[in-house]
Amino acid sequence: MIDVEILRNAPEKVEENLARRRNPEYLRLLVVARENDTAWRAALREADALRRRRNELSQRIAEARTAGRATTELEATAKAVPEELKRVERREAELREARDAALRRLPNLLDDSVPYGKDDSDNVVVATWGEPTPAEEWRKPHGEALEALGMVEFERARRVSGAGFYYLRGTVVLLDLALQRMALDLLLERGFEPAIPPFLLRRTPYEGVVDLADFENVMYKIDGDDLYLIATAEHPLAALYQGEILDEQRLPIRLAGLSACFRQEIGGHGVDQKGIFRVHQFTKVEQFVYCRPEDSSRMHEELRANAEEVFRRLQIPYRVVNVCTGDVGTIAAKKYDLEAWFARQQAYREVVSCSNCTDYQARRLGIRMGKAGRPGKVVPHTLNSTAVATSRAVAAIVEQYQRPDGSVEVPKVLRPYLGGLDSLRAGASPP
RNA sequence: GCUGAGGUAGCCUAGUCCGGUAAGGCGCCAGCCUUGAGAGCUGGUGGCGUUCUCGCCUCGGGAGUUCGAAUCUCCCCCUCAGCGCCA
Repeated sequence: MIDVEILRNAPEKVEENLARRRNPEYLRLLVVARENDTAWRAALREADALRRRRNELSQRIAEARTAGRATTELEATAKAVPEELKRVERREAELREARDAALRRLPNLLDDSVPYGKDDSDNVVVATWGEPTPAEEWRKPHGEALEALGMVEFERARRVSGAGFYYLRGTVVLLDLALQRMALDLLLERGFEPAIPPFLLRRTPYEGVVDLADFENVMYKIDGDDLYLIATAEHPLAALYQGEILDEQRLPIRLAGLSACFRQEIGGHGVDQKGIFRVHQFTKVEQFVYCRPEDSSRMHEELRANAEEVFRRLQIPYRVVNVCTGDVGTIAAKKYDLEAWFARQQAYREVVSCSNCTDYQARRLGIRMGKAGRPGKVVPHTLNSTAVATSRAVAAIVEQYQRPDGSVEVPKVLRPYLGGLDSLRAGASPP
């Protein structure tokens, strides 16, 4: 949620910023929010004046009673106040709700460095690492390669859970765990605290962290309970301090979340995305940071550097893009995607999303920073970034490290986590 | 799931039966004192609106009764404890 103060003090800046998103609806919402805010403030003043009058009158009645004087006349005067107050209060509440509803639907303000564009084809490459591996006849798509090794089951999973689910079997499970542990160890080296969050969240905290449309398109709801399966550890980690005041001295708070992630993600199942690239359930190690507003740009680069380091250690070529205005989404002020090279597809594909959400999530969640019981509190910034989503990382590894005989070499950095195992082979039982 | 007890400011607690406009402690901030620290003493402490230093709000949330609600009535939410079930 955007700070209403900015709307009041610099509406032209907000308008300019929103205009970059090329969605006239946002400009309309901005007008609605501003108009309702102005009207609300007038209504509030009116209601305050009435309450003042009511308080004064009842005070006088109380005093008269104590003094033993008659109060009938005073009471008659006082009786008129609550009726009018009720009317004004109703209007005040309506205006405030209208303002907040508009405000909640407005996206975050974009950072100046976000490139202008209509969709992901306009994202700007800001870094590349490694040489894209050349195409080879024998290279199979990762899903097929894993099936041939007997390490993934799609058909049986479809039968019991539906399309988009899978069983991992055999050594690839250990590879998956190795990726989690490797990413976690990297983050521990860099001062993160590991965290396993709840995998289900109530609606109220959830509304603080995602775009409202996500409830329809992305999240699974538990029937009969006010609970949603988390789409990423980012969500419970952001909600962790809901309604709290963070001690400034303790910032930044760096968390390394480990969780299963569940996504409905209606549509978008192209040929390239067969296998385990786009699925309803996967495991992810997530970086999450709470920091002071002035530190968030620097933290954003730090998170990006950590994510890059994961793929450097895996020796998988990648590039980083600065996600453009049309693709950045409503929550982030700025977003980098890290796209790994998929050797069979001969294409860079998204494996990491690294966002600076500034104060947008924290304000919605009622998180502030400063001294408890002291004035002058401000809203901290939150950031999140994938460290590794194992499904996509496994997919990238299988495409990159595949050999002509169908076996898959284990990246050197992961071997210590696999008892020294150097390749995935058909029929090879786990060590 | 059943039964019971609770939800008061950053935290802890009083007030609730019997309606009169949130008391106290801790913490924190400032000042005094001190070589310094601590202790002690004094004052302060949240949010919104105003910029007229004044008003309003804040007792889990909402509705109602009333001139007036933390307090009475109704609805809802959440937490804890015991029991039950359980990896």
